[in-house]
Amino acid sequence: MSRGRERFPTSARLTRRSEFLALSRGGRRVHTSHFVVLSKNNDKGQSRLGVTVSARVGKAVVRNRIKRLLREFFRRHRDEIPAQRDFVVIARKGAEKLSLNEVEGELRGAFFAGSRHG
RNA sequence: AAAGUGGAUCAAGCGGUCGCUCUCAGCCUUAGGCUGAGAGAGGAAAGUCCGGACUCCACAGGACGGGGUGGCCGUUAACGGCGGCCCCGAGUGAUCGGGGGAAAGUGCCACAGAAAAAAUACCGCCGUCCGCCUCAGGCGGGGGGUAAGGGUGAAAAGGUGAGGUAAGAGCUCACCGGUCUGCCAGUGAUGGUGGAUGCCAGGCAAACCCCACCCGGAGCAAGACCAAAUAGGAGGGUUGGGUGGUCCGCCCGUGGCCCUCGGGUUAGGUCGCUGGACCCUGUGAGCAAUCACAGGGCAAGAUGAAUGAUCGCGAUGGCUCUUGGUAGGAGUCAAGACAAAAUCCGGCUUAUCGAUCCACUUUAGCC
Repeated sequence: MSRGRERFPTSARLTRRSEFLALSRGGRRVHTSHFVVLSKNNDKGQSRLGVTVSARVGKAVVRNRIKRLLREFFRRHRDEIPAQRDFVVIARKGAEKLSLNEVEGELRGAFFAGSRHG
C-alpha cells in the first residue's frame, strides 16, 4: 500500500535561500524542453524538492500552477526517486501548458537516473 | 417584439481517491511524528493611482519651501470616493461627457496669412487730384476714406435684420449676446426680473502664476522581543548629537569620532497577524450617499510562501439529427474567462467565459 509514502511534508522541501544557492553552484544539471533540473546528494535522510519559477515564466496564477504540478510529480514518485538527494527544478516558458502526465514523461529520466552520478 | 440606456447579483454544483497549511483534542513523545474533528482565495485578491488605521521618528508644534485638490451643498475616520443639486455640451430619448481664475501680472501661439493682440489695407469697394484717349465713359499715376465682400487660419475685434452713407462702420434702431448693477427666490452653485452701458476686444493655467481649502516623514523588510554572533560587541578617551528639505523649536546622554581588545558572514526564531470604520437580518431618520438602534454571527493567515492533483456524475452552453417552425427529444464535444491573499480597511482604475434579475427610453403593434 502506497499510503504514507505519497506524502510531501515540509521536511521534504527546500526552504532556505542558501540551499538553493548551493545547488545552483555544485549540482548536476539536466536540461529538458521545459525545465532545468539541478540535483545533489544530501545527508538529511530523505530527498527534497525545491521549485524556481521566475516572473518571466508568467503571472502568479501560472507560477502556482507549475509549482503544484511539480510537487505532485515529486510526491507521486517519492518511492522511485533516489533517497538523500536534493532537487531544484527551474521552469522555463511554456511549462504552464503541460498536464501532469506530460510532466511525468519529461522529468522521469532526470530524476530517476540521478543517483548513478555525482 | 426589436433596438438601446442605467444598475444589481453570481462566478455552477455534488461525490470518490491521494495530498498541503492552520487550529483543537488524544496518543507516542527532546525536536518532531501519528490518529480524529474543524477551517482554508477574489470580484476584482490585480495595477499600486488616491485616502485612512497602525508602528517608529517628539507628544508631530510654528514659519518658509514643496505637493495635492478645484461648480455648490452634503456624506465620511478620510479621500481625488460617493449622493443630491447647478451650469455648459452630445443624444429623438432613457442617459452620457465636462466644470475655479486669461479683466492681477509674465510668457508662448508653429504653418498659412497683408495683419496674431490697444494688430492689420493683400485682393477689393468709394470719393478726390493729375495726365492720356474720348460723346457718356475708360486707362494709368498720386493722395485719401472704408472693415461690408474675397482669401489665410483653431482663432481676424459682437451676431441677425432694418435705417443710414460716396462707400462703409454700433454711425443709429429692434431683438439676441457681453459688461456693470438693483430687487426677488435659494444654505449655496445658480435662477428669475428690472436698470445702465454701443460694447474691454482669441486660445493655452497638464506654461509660470493668482485664489480657496488640505497635507510632517518613512513604511509590516513598519516595529518589538529571543537565540546565536561581532561588522553594529566590550573597555577607555574625547566631542555634543538626533529630529531624513531648511530654520525655529523640541528631545536625548542612548549618539558621533579616536584608541585598545576581539575576530569573519542568519535575509534564524517568536510576536506584530488578523475581532474589524467587520458580516447578515430587521426597524427608524434622510430624495440619496449615509447614519442610529435591536437581534444574530466569527468567516484564510501562508513566509522558496498552504487553499491542490486526478477520476466520475453533470446544471448550463456549442454543433448535428428529429419537426413546416418553436417547444421537446436523441447523439456528440466542452464544462472553459480574468486573475490568486501577503498588516488591515474605504475607494478608484484596469482585465474578464458566461448566467440571472430589476428599472427606464425609442420605434412598431394589440386591447
